[in-house]
Amino acid sequence: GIELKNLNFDGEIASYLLNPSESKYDMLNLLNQYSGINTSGIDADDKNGIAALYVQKLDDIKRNMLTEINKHGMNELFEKIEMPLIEVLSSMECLGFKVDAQILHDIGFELSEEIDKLTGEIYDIAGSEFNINSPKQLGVILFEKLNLPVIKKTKTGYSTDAEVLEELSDKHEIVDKIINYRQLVKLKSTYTDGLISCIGKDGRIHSSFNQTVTATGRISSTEPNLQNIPIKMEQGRRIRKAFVPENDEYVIISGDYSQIELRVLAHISQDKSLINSFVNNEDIHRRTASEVFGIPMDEVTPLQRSRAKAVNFGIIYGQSDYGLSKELKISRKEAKSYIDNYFKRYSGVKDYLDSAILDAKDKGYVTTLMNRIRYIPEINSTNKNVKKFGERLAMNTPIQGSAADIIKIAMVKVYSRIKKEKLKSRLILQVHDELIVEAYKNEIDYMKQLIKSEMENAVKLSVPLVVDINVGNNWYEAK
DNA sequence: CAGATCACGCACG
DNA sequence: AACGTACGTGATCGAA
Repeated sequence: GIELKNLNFDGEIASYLLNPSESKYDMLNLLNQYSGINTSGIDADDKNGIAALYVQKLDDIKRNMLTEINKHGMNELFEKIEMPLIEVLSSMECLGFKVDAQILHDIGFELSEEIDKLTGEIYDIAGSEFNINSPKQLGVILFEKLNLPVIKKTKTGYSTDAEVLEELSDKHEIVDKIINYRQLVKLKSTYTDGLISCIGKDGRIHSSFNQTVTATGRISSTEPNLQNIPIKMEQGRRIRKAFVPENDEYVIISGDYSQIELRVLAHISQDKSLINSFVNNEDIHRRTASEVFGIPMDEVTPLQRSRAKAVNFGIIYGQSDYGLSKELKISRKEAKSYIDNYFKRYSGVKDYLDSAILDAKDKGYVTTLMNRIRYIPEINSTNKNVKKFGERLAMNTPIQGSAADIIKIAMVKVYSRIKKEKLKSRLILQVHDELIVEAYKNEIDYMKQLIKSEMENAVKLSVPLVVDINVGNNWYEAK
């Protein structure tokens, strides 16, 4: 029942665009940075006084911010994307996502039984009771009582993370049970119990979508986070069966971008081979394997394809040979040869990544497709690790940020068409490369087309954008 | 011995 | 040592 009107300037968002790495965009900060007045004498606790001064200086603040936004070519990003997105996110928050509490209770009950059983077995094997949830106590059991080899340490003691446990799994029968226990407890505490406690009186979960949190331009979701609901493992994926439409007049439609970050990389790097791959609609990881391993496409083995997939992901993150070797459990030398071969075959990508680092050094920041900026002060650090980190940020941010620009454009377009055409379907969630619509059954075919076309045509790149559409009676089925 | 904060571990793209 | 997030639990510090 709330309508947002006359949204044309938001100081928090303008300030976020001018520096997305700030942690706060409160009125005192904005006064300090953009009003031109000296704020050193202002009492930070005097909220009323600050608000009054902010309103008084709003014209100056607004003018100064818009001048800066203009200088960076972010007018369109601000006016046509971020400002209109406020209403879209607000609508998504108000609508929420209907959740079947019974399903979550059932899964939770099942998890409890398995957790209890595992707890007993772990105590038996360990020969004593301890808090399995405490990495400190677990470390004592594994590395002092059972004398398992220490794989790595944290700054406070033994590391017991999944990677360590996996390495220890054939050394002692307790380890697989710990791994399993961890997974089940995560599902129970965060997803069954956690989500149940968030269900509103209307039977729906109303997450908050924050527009000024991430340094890259993505949105984030809190209380609860609906952008990290399990999907990778079947056991967790079942949580998605609890995310349902309002009633049997609706279904869930999901539209997800296929390989959006690699497509963005192809576009901004203008690498001939990568563009060609996407234009010809090739299996991108198979093509990469073929190039990196120097073999025909049809001779690529599943192992080679999976390694090439890791190379493709690694490229986007600025991964080192060491990182890739660890990821693939291969020698550093072999990992280096993969990366070297990749850059020989995709030299446009290499040139682009180098130029991103130079940009960050020259200008102090990097930019996305829509001219979104992110300052990279780390790149000038005298600390080698910090500097390397800055270089990875410089390589990754334009890719991740441009993908964020694109899906935001799609969201504004999908939302405004639904509104203009008075459709009963509604946009309820975004998960970085995916939009989720609660669609009215009579509108299913129309909405599938609408979502696909608005997402695929959000921007025009040198490669096609491809969106996969799925429909189901819950989020699990819409895959 | 309250409640905030850190440390760890791990869910997603 | 591979980018971006959120959050639950235990441990720790040290309020009133």
